[in-house]
Parts: sequence; structure tokens; C-alpha cells
Amino acid sequence: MLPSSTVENYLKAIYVGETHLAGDQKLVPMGQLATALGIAPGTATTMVKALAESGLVAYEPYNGVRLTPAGEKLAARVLRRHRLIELFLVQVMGMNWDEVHDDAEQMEHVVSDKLIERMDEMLGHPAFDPHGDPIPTADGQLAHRALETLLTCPMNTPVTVARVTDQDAAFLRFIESHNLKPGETIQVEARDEVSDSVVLIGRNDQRITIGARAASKLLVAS
Amino acid sequence: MLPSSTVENYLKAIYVGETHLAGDQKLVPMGQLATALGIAPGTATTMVKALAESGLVAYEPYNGVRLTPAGEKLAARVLRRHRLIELFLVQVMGMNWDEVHDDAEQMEHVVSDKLIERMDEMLGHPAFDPHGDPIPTADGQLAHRALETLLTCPMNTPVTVARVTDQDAAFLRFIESHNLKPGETIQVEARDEVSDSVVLIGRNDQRITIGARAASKLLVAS
DNA sequence: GGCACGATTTTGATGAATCAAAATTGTAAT
DNA sequence: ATTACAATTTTGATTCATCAAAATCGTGCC
Repeated sequence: MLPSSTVENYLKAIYVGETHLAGDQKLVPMGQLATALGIAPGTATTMVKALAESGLVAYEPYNGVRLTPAGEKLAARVLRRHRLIELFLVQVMGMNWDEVHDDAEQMEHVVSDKLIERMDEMLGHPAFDPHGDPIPTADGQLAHRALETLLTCPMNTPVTVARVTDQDAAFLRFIESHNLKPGETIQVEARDEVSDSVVLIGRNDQRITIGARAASKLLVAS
Repeated sequence: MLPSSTVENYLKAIYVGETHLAGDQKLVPMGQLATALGIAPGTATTMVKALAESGLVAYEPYNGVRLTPAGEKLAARVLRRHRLIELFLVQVMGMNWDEVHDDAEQMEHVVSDKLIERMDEMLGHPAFDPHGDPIPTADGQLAHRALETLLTCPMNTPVTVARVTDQDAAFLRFIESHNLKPGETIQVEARDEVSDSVVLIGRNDQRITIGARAASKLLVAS
């Protein structure tokens, strides 16, 4: 009864959906789940009912779905694999951070525990992947950091880029080419509601203007 | 229209089946194919007919199946991936040669061309995997070596183990623990038809007796 | 030459995952 | 309250890969 790749993907999407969710209520709506997985809404409903049967999720019709402890354990395992693999591909295989997502997406379902362990050791039990996403520990714990987006962090104060929450290759290449990868130190110089943009001061005092939508995907620590 | 894992496995099995086949006729019987893939005979027939539809194999009812050039190209690609991955897992990840088969079996279907290329470079464009199986080149060429089994090679003459044609983990561990891995130099001291066994002189003049069945899986070069 | 047996093919059915489109439900606005 | 819209669920079908068991084919043997 080991979970299929499909089941693993559903659990992972619900897990991530829960964290993207506003504070208290932890029910992921079917529509959001279907969109995240790129499937038709009806398919999500059918599948989630099956997952509820096997005790991996709690399903409330018309309201949404949430992981049970069993489901969360499995989801964390898959996410751990995904992020370790991404880091491995960048760190050891010398691939670029914008081209590792698809490989990780596939490999996370098939590589042995032994191989994952080897990667983990080789990388020194890392806590974060190349995008700054936390890597769950073997027993499912997530490192928690208090981060802010570029829309909410203090202005004219040096902050460190900690996480980029978008896997789109073109976006990642943009971030990289403007020296905004995790680890870089930057400042927010100005925010403008009207033009919907944020002006940054980056490496070598270079000014970079990005849209608010993009700014919300850059998480920083003060 | 990229081939599914299932299709890739069928092609690979036919490819390997063809080489295991006695010289001239290159038709792999359905029964053999079904056994190799661990499926029911009827399933093989159905699937092979579909493969014939797509031009990957030539199918002769009641006689067997053979790869077309298109099918051979795909099969060689899969085998190349499989063997590169096995070597990578041993050489780079420090895994044992008896525990890499299953990972390779899964990964061969999912990793990107880019990642395979990186492995190939990192390993220095190797021609053989840890078991001595030849790795097809990117354009599908197989290195050919004239090897003999321990049942047919010259006796009382130093020969070098070149290939072990069995993926069974227990067998591989046996080979390793008796210092009979590819690269080792040994001699055949005696063959006995009646007891169905072969006596070898291995490293440090150690005597090792193995059955004829096992001996047929050790290929050596003079 | 006929027959029996082993290999192969056919048939009918199943489970997993999916879709499109129709039906239903919940809610927010009038 | 009604109603209208958006989200969700249901329905009916499809595709892929598989099996078991029945039907068929080909070959070797007497």
C-alpha cells in the first residue's frame, strides 16, 4: 500500500497549500488544490474522497481538505526529498537553480531512502534548499523563520534575501541576474502604491525596480 | 508522444533479449519477453501489437518481436541512462554495486537529458558500468568486446574478470566477497562436469569453487 | 497423417487517474 | 426572501496497463 506518485503529489500540494493559507483555518479549498495540481476540479474531489478513505486527509464537502497526522508525515517526507534533491542537483551536480525543479519533481517519487540519506550526508544535513525553502527533517520537522516580504519589511535598512517563493525558471533567472538570490544583502529604497512597484538597492548600490507581485515573492530577514 | 515508462521497459527488455539470443535469428519470443518483464503472456502480446502500430518494433505473430531502428535507438537510450546511473551511484554516491539496480531502474525513466549529461561528464564518458556491462554512447553505439565465460575460457591461464551478467544482490555480494569483481585477475584451475562446478584461483592464490551456472555469469578477457 | 502439448493469442474484466459537462450547493446582494 | 453567480460535486466516458481463463495455433512424435 505504498502511495502512488499521484497520491504523493496530492498530499504535497495540500501540505504546501496549508502553509500558504491565512493563519487559523487550515482547510485547502478544492479549487486551489485542482489549480495547483493542474487537474480538473472534479478530479480533485474524487481523489480527495479516496484519500479520506485511506485516512490521509480530512475532507469537509464544500469546504476543503486538510492533512491528518498520517498524511502530514507522508507529505513532509516527499517535500524533504524534493528539496534535498534540488539542493543536491545545484550543489553537487552543478546545475543551475532554475533548471532543477522538474528533475526533483520526478525523482522525489522514485529514489530510495538510502540514496536520499547519502545526499543528506553529502550536503551536511542542510536546513534550506537553493530557493531558501526549509527542508523537513527526517522526522518531519520544519525549521521556522520569521520572514517578511519586500512589501512589508523595514525600509532603508539592510536586509538579507532568505527565500524566493516562485519556481518559474524565467523568474529565477531574473532574480539571479540582478543578484537577488538568497544570501544577498539589499535595501528597500521606496515603495509606490500607484505604480505598483518597489525600488531596491542591491549589490554595488545598484538600483532595481520590481513589481509588487514580484516583490511579494522575495522573503527577507532583518 | 514521448514513450511511457512501460514502453521504455518493453523496448529495453526486447533489446537485451535480442543480445541474449543465439547469433543469427533476432526474434524475441513472447514468452521470454513476458517472463523478463514479470507480466502475463497475454499482456505482452497486446502491448507488442501496440508498439508495432507505433513503428517501434516488428511483430511476427507466433514467432516473436524485434526492434525497428527507431525502437533500437530508444532502447539504447534507456540502457545508456540505466548504466550511467548505476555507475554514478557507485562512483559518486558511494553506494554498493549490489544496491543500485532498483534506483537506476526507476531513475532511467525520469531524469533529464541535462542531468544524464552531467553524470556522463563527471564520470569521464565511461564505456562500462560497475558490472562490466557496456554503456551505449549518446548515438546508440555499443562497445563490443570478445569475452568468454569461465566455462569456456582457457584454463590455467591468467584472465581478467570483465563482466558479471546477473543483477541479483545476493549473487553480487558473493562475487564481491570472493574478490571476483570486474578488474580482478583469476585462473580456472579445474572444471568438473559431474559435480557441475569450476575451481578458480583468485587473489592471494585463494581457491574458490563455484557452480557451472554461476561460472557462466562471469565473463573474462584473456 | 493425426494428435497432443506447449506457446501464443483472444476475450472479457479490472483499477487508477483523468476529463467534460451537467447538476447541485452556498453565499452574497438585492 | 429570492436570485444569481461562483465553487463544488456528480455523472458518464476514456485511456493505459494489467490479469485470468478460454480459444487457437504450430510442432514434434508415434
